[in-house]
Formats: sequence, C-alpha cells, structure tokens
Amino acid sequence: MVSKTREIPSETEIPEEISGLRMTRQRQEVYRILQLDRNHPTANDVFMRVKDRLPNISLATVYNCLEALVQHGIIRQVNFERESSRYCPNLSEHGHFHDAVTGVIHDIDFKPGVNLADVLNLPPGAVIDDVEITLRGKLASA
Amino acid sequence: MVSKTREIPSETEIPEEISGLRMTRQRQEVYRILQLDRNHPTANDVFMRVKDRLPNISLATVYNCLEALVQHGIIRQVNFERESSRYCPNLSEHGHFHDAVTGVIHDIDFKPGVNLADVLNLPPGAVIDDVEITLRGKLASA
DNA sequence: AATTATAATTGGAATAATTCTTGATTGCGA
DNA sequence: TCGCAATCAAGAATTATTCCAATTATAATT
Repeated sequence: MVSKTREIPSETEIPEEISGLRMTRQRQEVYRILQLDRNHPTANDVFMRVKDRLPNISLATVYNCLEALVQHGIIRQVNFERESSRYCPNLSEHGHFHDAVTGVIHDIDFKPGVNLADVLNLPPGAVIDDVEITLRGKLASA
Repeated sequence: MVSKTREIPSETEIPEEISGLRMTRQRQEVYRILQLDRNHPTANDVFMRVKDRLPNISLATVYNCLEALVQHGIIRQVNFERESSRYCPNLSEHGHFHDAVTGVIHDIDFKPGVNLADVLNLPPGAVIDDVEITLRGKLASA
C-alpha cells in the first residue's frame, strides 16, 4: 500500500474500451489486479492472482494483456536492474524508491515546478521524452 | 565518445591489484576495453573485443571479470529497460541519456549542489544509497 | 624449488523471463 | 448467419545470464 496518487476505481468503472483497446475479459481482470495490488507485481504475480477468476488464463496471455495495456497508456511497465518487469497503474510521472530492507517499492513524486534541466547537465538540444528515476536505500525506523 | 569525466590511463597505469582484487590478465584486458570503448558495451561486446588479445577467453570469464570489477567499485553496471547489462568505467555519480534516434547513450552529470530531496517527495526517513536516472529523447539537430 | 592451498578460468549445461508460433476461439460487422 | 480479424492458449524457442565441474594459474609455505 504505497501510492495514493490515484483512486482505485470500482470494478464497474473499468471502461469497455479505452483508446481503441478492446477490453476483453482477460484484459479487464489483469487491469483489475493491478489496481488492487499496488506493490508493482510481476507478470507472474499477476498470473497467479488472476487465476482466481480466470482459471484457464495462460501466462502468455497475461504478458499479452500487460503489453496491450502498456501500449495503450493504461498502465506502466517498470524495470529494476534486470529483474522481472513490474507493472503499475499509476500513470502520473513518478519515480521509485526501493527499500533495501523490506523490498517494498514506493512511488515517489516530483516536487511541483521542478525542471530536470535545472538539476542535470543535459546535452545541448536534448528533448526529453521519458524520465526514469530509481532510488535505493533504507527507511530510518525513527 | 561521450564522457570526459575520467582520463584514460595508459596501459601501464592499470594497477596490479585494486582494493583487494587480483588483477589477472583477463580482468586487465576487460578493464582496458571498457576504458577504450566508452559507449557502454554489453558483456558480449566486451567479449568480442577482448578476443583480439585473449583469443581463448570465454564469455563466462568476461561475465566473471565484469562482476568482479563491479563488486570492487572499479566499473559500474548499467541497465536500461530489460536489455543486456552495459558497463562503464565512469565512476562519478551520473545518469544516462538515450538518444532514441542514434541509440547513443550519453553520460549526464548532476549540476553541482543539487540535492535530490529538493526535487523529489521522498518517503519520510529515507536514506538514499544509490540513484539511477535514465532519460530518453532526441537531440534537436540544431 | 617443490608442495599445498586458493582463486580464476573454461566450456558447456542449466535457468528464467519473455517472445514466438500455431491452431483454436471469440466477437463483431456486413 | 457467415466471414474476418483479433484474441487466446499451450508449448516451443530465444536470449542473457548463471551455474557447475574440471582444469589451470597464482600465491603461500615449507
């Protein structure tokens, strides 16, 4: 239970079709799991959980669904090191903080009004399309 | 040719032993390649180049050498998405900018005096051990 | 210098995440 | 209803990386 940047829509709020993507039963359920499990599950995590409702779904289909959702900007794919990809429905631009002790991944937001060019020496003429920030550390148990 | 934050030492400057790591022939050569090829080569890239001098080296050894060098803080391992790991001898804290057009990876430095906590809403009590920043975009061909 | 111990290297097999392939199913429009 | 395109399922294939067992190199000790 980390991010609070988005409300979790009730099941009925999942639209039939988003930006041209046919919302099949499988995609709905995969999407639903991501909204319920905010701990950045892997494809396999999703697979195991989604089987409760769709016992016949295949892992390949979970991968397909996740890819379709990512492609249509409905969820985000996040990679840490070379571990399995993880997925999250938090669409706001955000980074991640890995708690090295607990393994929990916290979403972290930018402070408002921050400009990357103020912070980094970008190559001249650089146009940034995508930013990825990952921090690793501990939470002082104060 | 991207980063200029370190001089390339001549071959004789490579120490026999660094911070307790035995500098074997293989490790020396792997390290040398990294200093020559500043384009963030993969293990396999290094493998192919290092064979010029050590025709019998194995890919497993290249992996072992890279890991040993990383472990001893002599080089850094960098991961982009889920692509093959890449390696670089630039030890200064820096991020990376992927030119989506050319595929070139540029090292980017932080502006001096920048504090992450000024920019990000960190979880309370967070102690940061490691920062990873990756940007993707284009270079305006101005 | 010979012996022993330790660490590194090799080549190939094993692993794990992901993608691909193929054939079956589904759902929708004509 | 028929046909078409999209989706799904199951398993095979792929790819980067790690593991393993045997050999070789290096260092330490006598």
